[in-house]
Amino acid sequence: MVKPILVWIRRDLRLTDHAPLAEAASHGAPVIPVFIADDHVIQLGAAPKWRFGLGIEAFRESLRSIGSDLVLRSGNALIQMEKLIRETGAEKVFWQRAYIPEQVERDKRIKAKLNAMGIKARSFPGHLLFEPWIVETKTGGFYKVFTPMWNTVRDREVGPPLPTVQNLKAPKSWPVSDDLADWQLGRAMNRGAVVVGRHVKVGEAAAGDRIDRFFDGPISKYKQDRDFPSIEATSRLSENLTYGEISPKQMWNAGKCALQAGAAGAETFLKELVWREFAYHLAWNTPHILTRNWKLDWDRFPWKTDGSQIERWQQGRTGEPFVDAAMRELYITGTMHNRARMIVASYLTKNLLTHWQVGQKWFEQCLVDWDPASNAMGWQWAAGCGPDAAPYFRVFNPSTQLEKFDKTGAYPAKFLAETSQASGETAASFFDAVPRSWDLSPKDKYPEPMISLADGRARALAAYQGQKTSMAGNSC
DNA sequence: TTTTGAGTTGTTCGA
DNA sequence: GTCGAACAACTCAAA
Repeated sequence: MVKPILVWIRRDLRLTDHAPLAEAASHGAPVIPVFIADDHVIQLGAAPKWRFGLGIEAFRESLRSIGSDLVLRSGNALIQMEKLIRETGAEKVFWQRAYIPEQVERDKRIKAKLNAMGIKARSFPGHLLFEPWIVETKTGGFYKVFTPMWNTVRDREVGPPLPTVQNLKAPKSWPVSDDLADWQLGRAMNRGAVVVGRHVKVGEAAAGDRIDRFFDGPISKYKQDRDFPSIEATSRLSENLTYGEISPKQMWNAGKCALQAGAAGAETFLKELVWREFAYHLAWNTPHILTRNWKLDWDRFPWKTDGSQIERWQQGRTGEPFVDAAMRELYITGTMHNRARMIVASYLTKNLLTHWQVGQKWFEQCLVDWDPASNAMGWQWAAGCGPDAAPYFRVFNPSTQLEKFDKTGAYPAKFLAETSQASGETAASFFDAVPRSWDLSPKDKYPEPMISLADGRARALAAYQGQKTSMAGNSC
């Protein structure tokens, strides 16, 4: 009997364009797909952890539909892997590469250890379009500005996605598996799971529906419509992409086809995929982007990290309808429109002078499409301390933004129950999702703006002015 | 080596 | 109401 191959499943919950599974299937050996809930899973924020659980469940069903299964284990990944190797007699372990520094370290250690045991451990690409080490500036560095990176990679060959794995040879007997329910991945969601659960679309088939729908229509108007939060103009695929229910390569190829067919928004869509690459390449090259100011000079900036204003921002009670609608959208649906993300980030870091990490952590708890690299880069970009960041004087005015991008007020009307025009089920569901301790009711009076936008802006500009002076003063 | 041009997403003010 | 300038100066990428 040929020895089985273990395929370590991580953020790659799909059967199409899955290099490790495809490779394993081609060997003619039994294949044992394994998911290990190690610290990287257990320490996820509430929403992504819960959503990951739903994805794992769906993926297990897909595997079962082709005669395979998914073995669940929890604890230290190396220890679990060694156990599985002993139990199954496997001689090979395949997985799809990760790029977050801690995970890279973990994988390196495990690969070295397994190879030393005579086990063939092999990692495959698939999470990114371009491996970080193959994208370089002409002088051999990595890109710190988006546009030159885009110009470098836009015409590169990516290749077609791998075909869907149709069947996987099952082992003679399956190793024991944890019960997914015992992991309680959704526990921290509390009441939120029911509400957010109405808005997620889980699994590879759902991702396929989304990409079909998007490329059937919205793609042609993506460039102009994607800035308007009340228009269904985006693909919404970030939720699936982050768990690997669709691969970036599948999305890239769809975008390239649309480009050839002359779809106006195709280039903008492809650019968004490269923004994700940009974030991962930065995390690869400068890991501190995940945990501290990318521009180290900013360590002296006097950001606040606590205060009642932060709670009101989280609750969507700032008195700025655009900000509040966005924060409600986040809590109700587990996602937030891209333009809204910029606005709430600018408001928190500039108008309220709050540390970007406060926002980063809140998003990490609430976003079902949470991605460590994109989230960190996005917040640092908004705050001004990141790569290719917004200049300090670029303070979004939520009220002007509303006028520009949501003239009719449809966005607050959908998500803000306290305002008179809103009465829908979606807006009301916020109060079923939030902690009871917040003590909020749809009958509450909608608050006055908690700060004056003009004052907030002036204060931000002054502080950023001070930052500049302090950096200059400390430069020697 | 030096130089040059450019850089996701904005706002406000005054002509 | 529309439009251009000012808001600053710095870093990056490439020639």
